[in-house]
Amino acid sequence: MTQLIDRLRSRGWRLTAQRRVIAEAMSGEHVHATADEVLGRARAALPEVSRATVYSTLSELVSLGELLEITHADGRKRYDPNVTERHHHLVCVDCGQMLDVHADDPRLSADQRHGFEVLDVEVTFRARCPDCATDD
Amino acid sequence: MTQLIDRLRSRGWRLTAQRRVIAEAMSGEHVHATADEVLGRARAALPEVSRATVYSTLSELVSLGELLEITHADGRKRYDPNVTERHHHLVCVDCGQMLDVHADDPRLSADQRHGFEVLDVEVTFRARCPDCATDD
DNA sequence: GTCCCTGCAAACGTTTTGCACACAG
DNA sequence: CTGTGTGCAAAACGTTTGCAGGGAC
Repeated sequence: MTQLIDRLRSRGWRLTAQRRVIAEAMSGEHVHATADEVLGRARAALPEVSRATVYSTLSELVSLGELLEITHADGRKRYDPNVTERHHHLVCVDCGQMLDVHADDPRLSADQRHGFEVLDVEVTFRARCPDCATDD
Repeated sequence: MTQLIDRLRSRGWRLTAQRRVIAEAMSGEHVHATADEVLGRARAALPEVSRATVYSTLSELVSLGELLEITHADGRKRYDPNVTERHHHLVCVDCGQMLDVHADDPRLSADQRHGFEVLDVEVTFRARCPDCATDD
């Protein structure tokens, strides 16, 4: 929301109408939009937004640490504005609905680490949501 | 290896030269090949293998439960022949090297589950491998 | 006024598809 | 023989890039 905009402005981010509606499209809980969905939401607020701008703005926000990029089996990237709380994802294999879940991150023991320096963990619970479980 | 071929034949799988070399390209520990890498390995053994056949064979093996499909940030699908042991992945963010790690899968408590039926868990540890840590 | 963001369209890499032909069963 | 796997090429899909023009600071 506005917090994000303010934070970006104070970091010297050049604020344009397009960037503002793109940032606004990414606010809220349990938002995990694809680039195309962001484009749709941004254009609903401001028709003159191009696909290229959405892509460049999203990847810049990822570089700035304001968005997380998550990639799952469908091959499309999704963007998650929740960068402050460490969390995992619960995704329905039928409808694709995705929720954030707050769980302790699994740790690797020294011998499981194979000498790697672990930076972070991406955990996805593949599941079936209540709606999809009933209408099979 | 041969086990996979035998298993497929006994399940009524039509065995062709192309399918055999593709299945053979997927055997071993810590194999996480992309479709293109599989094509290269298959063609090393049998030049008359087409890209389309590799893709259709790989996705059929995934449907049969003989391969796991894993997708990470680079957007390319990778295929993992280790379907018998529950495991996670340790991937180097610099060179892309990927190792299997055997860890207990994290469980979700009832209130974290949001009514979803959890089918399986995909865990990826983003890390830096020893080689990439030294030559920075 | 300067620099960087923007839109358009074309290029890109990966995956999928349509269609004859070939071959395993 | 029959059904299905195969190769080729083209299309589909999400994403990236090049470039001229425009707007934020």
